[in-house]
Amino acid sequence: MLDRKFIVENADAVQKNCTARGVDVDVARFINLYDRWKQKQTEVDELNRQANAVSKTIGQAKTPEDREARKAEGRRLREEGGERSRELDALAEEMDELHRQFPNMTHPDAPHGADDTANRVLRYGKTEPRQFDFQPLDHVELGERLDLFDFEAGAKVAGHGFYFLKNDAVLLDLALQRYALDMLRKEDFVPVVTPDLARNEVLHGTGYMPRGPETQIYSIENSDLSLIATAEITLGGLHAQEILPEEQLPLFYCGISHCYRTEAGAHGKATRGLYRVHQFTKVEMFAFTRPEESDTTLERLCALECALFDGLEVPYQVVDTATGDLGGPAYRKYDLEAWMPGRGDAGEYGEVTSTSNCTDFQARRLGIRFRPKEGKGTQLVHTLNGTAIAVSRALIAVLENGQQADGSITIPVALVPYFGQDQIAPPAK
RNA sequence: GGAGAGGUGGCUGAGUGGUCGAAAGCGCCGGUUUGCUAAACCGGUGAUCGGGUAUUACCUGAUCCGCAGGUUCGAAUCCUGUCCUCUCCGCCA
Repeated sequence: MLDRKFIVENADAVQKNCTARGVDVDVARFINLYDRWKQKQTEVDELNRQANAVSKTIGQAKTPEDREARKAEGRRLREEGGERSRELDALAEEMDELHRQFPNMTHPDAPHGADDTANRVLRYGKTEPRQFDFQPLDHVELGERLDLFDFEAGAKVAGHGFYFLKNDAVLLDLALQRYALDMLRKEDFVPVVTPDLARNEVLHGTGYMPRGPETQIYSIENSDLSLIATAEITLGGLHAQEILPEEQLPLFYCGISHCYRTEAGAHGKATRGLYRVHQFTKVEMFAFTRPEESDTTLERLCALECALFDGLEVPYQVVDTATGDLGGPAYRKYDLEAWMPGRGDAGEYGEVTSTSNCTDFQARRLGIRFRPKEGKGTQLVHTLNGTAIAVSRALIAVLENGQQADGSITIPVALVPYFGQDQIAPPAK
């Protein structure tokens, strides 16, 4: 959420920003609502003030008649105030609904453009895409030959988009998690396993919409809980409604959770196999920082993602996300796209991680503040999130890039200690 | 799942209808004392939303004692619902 006053005082900049992000919000209407809300607030305050004043004099009434008269006056003022107050609530609700639609402001260096075709490539990973002297397979086919997945059983049990991991894929899944966790522990991230469900209130706070036609979220019937789409949700909620001591900042967490996404309306070749699934496991980074630290923290999270994928010997490119493709909460977002030799006709880049600086956009609704040593009052923290390892997609990258002519998979050196062996043996003939 | 207890400021913890935004302690900030540090002593110290005067300050109103309602002229205090925490019992991986 943006600050109300900020919107009112920077109407032009906010409107421009909405346009750049492809979000249709009427700033003028918001300002109008805000002015009317303020006016109504003043009316309610004044009626309450009068009623409070009357209440205080009741003890001083000299006669029973006088006392009753004052009580009646007080009752009248309270009723009037109650009515104004309901009008105030109605205005607040209307204003809030509009308020929620505003996206975050945007970093001035983010590329300008309507969609991902305007994304700007910033740099490439250490590993170059391999020249294969055979036709590389995609992970689905590799998995079939090596008996790593069972998509049919997944569909039978839970429907399309679900899967079983089998055999070495299970070990790889766990190895990838542990690999990421160990690297982040060395960087002083606090490791946590988060709940896989969260209250809808927490989802809203982090900018996710549990209900609605385009929702990505599975909600639990007869409750106000939803399955989380990412541990960003639970990690953001971890410190909700808290005032953190400044000396604790910045706080870094890495959280492991399952992630559930409805992926409504997404089908086709680009989403074959593990690429777009309803459930996967993810190690997520999350940071709470002072405002002045968030820009450099984003660079740090991105650098860690790069280090993780350099370690996996996976070729990738880092992309600076265009304004129209940022989503609501992000002020700036970097995606890491891994080279997947089996994807498309001759290999394609596919998104494997994403890191965002959400500035105070999430913190405002989640109520996460700190008390600055200098100056008075409290200030909102900045929040950032970044994927360390989304297992399903990392699995694709590791399998497809590590495949050999004999059908075996070479395991990246950094992963061997966690996986337990340096290859997945070729299929028995 | 059953029974009980409880949710109060940055923290601990008093407070059962008005003078309570809330005792006390801790912490924090300022000051006195001090060779330095500490101790001791004195003073200050909540959040949110408005309004006013105003060169970063002051004055003023409203709201807030888990959350949402209700009773009342008036609620931290009484009532209802709800969420959460703790203890005990049951069940269970």
